[in-house]
Amino acid sequence: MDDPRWLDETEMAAWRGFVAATNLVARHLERQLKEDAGLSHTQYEILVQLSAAPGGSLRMTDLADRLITSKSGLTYQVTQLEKAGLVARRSCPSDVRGVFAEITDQGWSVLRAAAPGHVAAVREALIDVLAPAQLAALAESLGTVSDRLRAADS
Amino acid sequence: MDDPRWLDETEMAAWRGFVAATNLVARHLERQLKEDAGLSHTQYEILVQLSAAPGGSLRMTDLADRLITSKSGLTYQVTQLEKAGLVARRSCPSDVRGVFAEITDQGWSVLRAAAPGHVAAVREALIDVLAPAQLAALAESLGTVSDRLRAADS
DNA sequence: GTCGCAAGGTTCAAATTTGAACTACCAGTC
DNA sequence: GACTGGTAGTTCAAATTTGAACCTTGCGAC
Repeated sequence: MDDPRWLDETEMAAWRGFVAATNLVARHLERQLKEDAGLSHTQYEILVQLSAAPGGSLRMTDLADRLITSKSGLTYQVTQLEKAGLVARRSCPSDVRGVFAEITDQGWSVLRAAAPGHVAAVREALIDVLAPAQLAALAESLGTVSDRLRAADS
Repeated sequence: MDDPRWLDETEMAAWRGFVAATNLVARHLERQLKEDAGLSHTQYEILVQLSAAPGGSLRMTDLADRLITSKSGLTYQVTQLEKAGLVARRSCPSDVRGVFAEITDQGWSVLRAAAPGHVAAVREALIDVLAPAQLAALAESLGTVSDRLRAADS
């Protein structure tokens, strides 16, 4: 801490770009989803994760890990989605403590309706802005970053 | 919307990586700053922006633009920082409506104390994980993304 | 001049997020 | 079989965030 290695120009540019892009993209998507589908990005991600899981359901903890939010935050959002009828809770046969969140038919409908607009927004904000080579490099770099941080957390 | 161009494998990897890296890095920094300096990342960023501005002060609106948060959110955080003595509000001579936020001496102290740990965390999460070429590519790509989104917003 | 309208900040209520208890329950040990 | 530590989810209060409504005040058109 006494003699930190400050960031050089490129490093600073990468960091500034990361922070700015992060916030701008998040805001862009949040607004699009809210306006067009009435969902927050978090809620949309919950539906996506469930829809991709076998049986359309996941344990709460698994879901929290994939979403990278706190357990209590997930409890809250799943409750909201349950009230809206997009998700249902089911108890886990093998572990009484366990709870499955399962996407409902209505959840599927909402997700299918929301997906095209969401994908378009993702393209507009990130994908279509970059050349294919840039995109591949981005995927690899950010994959590395994610893997490292996930490993560090455990 | 009727026939959306879905994401191919690379595009999906880039997007998933972006979302995951975004959340993981944010969480990593948030925790480090809170633990070591008692600041949220937003508050830290406010101090950084002010410290980099001429006279250590910025108009509220300018500051909000740089931070990419809502105006009301900024009002709240500046009030918090003001209570803590790290920032002061000053009225703008040329425009009665205007308000400057200015970093105080104590704000400088806190920022100087927090910076090394923050930089170390940034290195750990993002910078030192990537090769220089990757970093340069990342900086350029994310810079492009940010510029486009900023332009689109205005 | 003054009218109309946009800009700068704040305020307010509502929604969300977080971490720290807290309740149950599983699993391995003695 | 009871004890220990750890896991799964929820609940709770506190902090934060957001958008809309709201005052003032600047400014250009007429």
